[in-house]
Amino acid sequence: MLSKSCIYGIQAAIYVSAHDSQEYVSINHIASELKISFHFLTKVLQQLTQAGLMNSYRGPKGGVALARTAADITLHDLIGAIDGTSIFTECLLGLPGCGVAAPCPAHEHWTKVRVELTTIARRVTLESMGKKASELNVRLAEEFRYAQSQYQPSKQQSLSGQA
Amino acid sequence: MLSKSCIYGIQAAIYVSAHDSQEYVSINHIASELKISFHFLTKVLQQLTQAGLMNSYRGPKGGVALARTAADITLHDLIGAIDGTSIFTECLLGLPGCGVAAPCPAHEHWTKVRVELTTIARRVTLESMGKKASELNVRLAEEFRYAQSQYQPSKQQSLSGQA
DNA sequence: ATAATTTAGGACAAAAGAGTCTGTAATCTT
DNA sequence: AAGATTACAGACTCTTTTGTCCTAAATTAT
Repeated sequence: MLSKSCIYGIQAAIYVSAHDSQEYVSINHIASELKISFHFLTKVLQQLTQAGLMNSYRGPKGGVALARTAADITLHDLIGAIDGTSIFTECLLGLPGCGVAAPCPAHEHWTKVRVELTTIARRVTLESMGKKASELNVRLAEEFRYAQSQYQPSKQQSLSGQA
Repeated sequence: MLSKSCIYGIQAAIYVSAHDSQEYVSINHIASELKISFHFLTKVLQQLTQAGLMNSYRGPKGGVALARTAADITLHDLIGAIDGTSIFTECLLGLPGCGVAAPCPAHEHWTKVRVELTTIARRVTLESMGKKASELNVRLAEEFRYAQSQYQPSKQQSLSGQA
């Protein structure tokens, strides 16, 4: 359904959105917390920064941060930035140009699923997922739960002087 | 979304269902008509026969045929036999055991999509897709349209004496 | 300035998916 | 019985995805 890269990217984005938006979160921290390969996650998050969904900063106290508010970044944005938008547009049988003019046998049925998928992906934001993640005892990754996390966001650091 | 194997399997199944159910269709014929690699399609169709969705027969006049009526084989059956059922059951983030007890942040949203997907996959049959394929000028594969097909099912052959 | 930290970027390795090829077994035709 | 046809099965190659590693560039801390 979604690639590993995409899943990692979504998990990381939720994790970042649940942190103090005034500070950068280091990729190393995210990776170890979510049990994802650091180097691999690095490349995934580069895709998100290159897509303009995140900002990154090098050096000590560096890391990544959301480029917009969590309410303004949707699942659709994240999936589109990593896996591309074909999942929202392609036909079931993968035929190029499948549409009303030249439909495949499953066209009309599949359209329903695709519309539902697209609608929900556009409606679900990092904020809504982040809320679920912190309100409930919800799992972000295989072993990681917010309620079990030892990580405490330290609020004394800020982005001041870093631009 | 779906693997190439799965897409080929669905296309081939639709093609077979549109033929005389009294005769076997050779894989070589399907492959060349649908522009799919013969050897690759062979393996895919083996999966369908091993799953009990098709019968196969060796030798001259051999090939594959639907094991049940076209109305009795669903998209869900085909996808399940080739790609497995994980697409109908897995959570968005791929977390094992994601459910009401231990939901992931996207759980409830994703459930809607999954239910819609499963419902439609169960409702769409080879018969309904086959009808669409023959009634309309519909595309089964990249270049293949039923209206353009030169293939004429010859009805003089039967399965008699072949079991 | 120097050292430490952290992202960026490329090269490379491993695993999985997709596709090819060769031979074997079953079945029909002659 | 011999030969042709067709599905079955395994080995092999190519490509994409996934994952690892190393170096460079940017930034902060000392």
